[in-house]
Amino acid sequence: MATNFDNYFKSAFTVDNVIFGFDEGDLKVLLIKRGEEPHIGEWALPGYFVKTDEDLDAAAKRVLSELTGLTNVYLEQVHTFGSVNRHAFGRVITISYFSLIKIDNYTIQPSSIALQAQWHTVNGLQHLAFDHDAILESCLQRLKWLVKTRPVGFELLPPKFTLTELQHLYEAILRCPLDKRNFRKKILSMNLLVDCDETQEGVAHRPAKLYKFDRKRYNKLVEQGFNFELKETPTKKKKNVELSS
Amino acid sequence: MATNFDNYFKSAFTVDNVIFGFDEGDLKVLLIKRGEEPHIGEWALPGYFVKTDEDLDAAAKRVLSELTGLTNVYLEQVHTFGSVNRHAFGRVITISYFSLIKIDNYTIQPSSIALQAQWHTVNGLQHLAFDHDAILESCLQRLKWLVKTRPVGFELLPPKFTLTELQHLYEAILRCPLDKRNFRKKILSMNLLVDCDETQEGVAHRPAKLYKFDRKRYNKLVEQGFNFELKETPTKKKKNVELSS
DNA sequence: CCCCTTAGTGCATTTTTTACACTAATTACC
DNA sequence: GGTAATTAGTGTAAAAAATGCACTAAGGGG
Repeated sequence: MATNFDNYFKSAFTVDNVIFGFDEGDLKVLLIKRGEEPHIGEWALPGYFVKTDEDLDAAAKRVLSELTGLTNVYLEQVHTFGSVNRHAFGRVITISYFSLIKIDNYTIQPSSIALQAQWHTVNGLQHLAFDHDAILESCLQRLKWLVKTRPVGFELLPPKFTLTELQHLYEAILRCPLDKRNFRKKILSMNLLVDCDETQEGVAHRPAKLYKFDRKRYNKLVEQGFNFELKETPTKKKKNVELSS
Repeated sequence: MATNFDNYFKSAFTVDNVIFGFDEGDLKVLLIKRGEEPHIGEWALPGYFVKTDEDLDAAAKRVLSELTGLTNVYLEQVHTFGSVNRHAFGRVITISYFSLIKIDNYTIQPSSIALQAQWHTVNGLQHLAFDHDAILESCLQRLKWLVKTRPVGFELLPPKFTLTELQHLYEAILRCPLDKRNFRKKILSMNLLVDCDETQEGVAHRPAKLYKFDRKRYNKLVEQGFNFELKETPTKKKKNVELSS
């Protein structure tokens, strides 16, 4: 078969980045209002064409850093979407990534392609451009799985946080209430948190202790076969989820 | 920014398919000896360019069916590999898929691109063409996760199978021994298997009962919130894994 | 000083997991 | 036809984990 391979080299690919943040008890996603055709003026995931001499991960990092100025964040490939007609300009497939960032850490710098960039609460979002609804949904599923399997929740919180904040984060991502005592028991039993010996300030109630995630300790435990694990337990009355080591 | 988008439309993409099978207690993968440049004559994963008017999943199905004649099999996208220099002909990214097939169900028809197609035991495999070592490895990880989370093991077994066969399948994929009694107890307690009221024939020992996977029942249970789940339990002496509902 | 709000803690019960060894059924071989 | 070889099939007790649940503690605000 003497195929003319040149016929195949007429496609393009983009990366689209689902950037998650957590604020005021809500899971948020960073969206842009597109400043370029196609879908100009519509809300969409931040993304752009991958350059010819650019690795995929690098492209995702570039999109993220142009928008947020952040470079050292959790970033992971999720899925590739490639329906024939998903892009008006030709055959364009997109590789989706999701990243987790600490929401007060950055200032958005809407890049050239964006008229505007803004955090949106994930819950009850409007329709997005392209097939970005599906992309977002798949990243949400991945996040849900990931927080049950790896200690990534901390990426969304400030370096020092309270157990209640952590619990609310899990509740927002897993979309179900957790029992306070059991949650604390489980998470503390993993020995991944360090007590900072500090307490919250400026709250009109008993201040909570602050904790840090101990990544070194986590890495050491993983070497020893430790497995961060959260188990979904369908409880009779309330829908519930618990951590399981 | 008045970008000339045409610059981006000079790439190609392929699909590569990690086809798993199970035979004689071993996990196998179907490889081809390439009949085309680049990497002609080397062992590689079956894959090909995605046509301009072809969806990604369709391309993966095509590659699979050209090679095996099978169409109705478990097929799932895994990861996209896109290092700049991974292909000698230009910028070519590849979307990897993995599929699970019943190994005696097919006859291989090495397609045009393949000089030869052959099952290889996954364990202790030689180096493969392109970045296919990494692709295979990521699919192995995915498979390992999947069998713990979904009842996909049955895709690799004949329609009627014994519990011991099923256990050996799990042991091969998870790479650890399982306790016979506990395995049986757990798997039977899920109520996903139907006793065929038949036994093995032609074996030189007590024949085992044959079971079928009851997909309808599984679908019904899932609707009711059932969660197929297998839990990795680091046991003291032997490395062990157990099922957990 | 009292009220409001959220932090923080323990235990008893149930469920799940684990570890473990013998009998049963069939074929092969003598 | 008997016996050896091989794999199938089964139960239980102990340990560990998960669950459900309600009160006291600490600080700020008025």
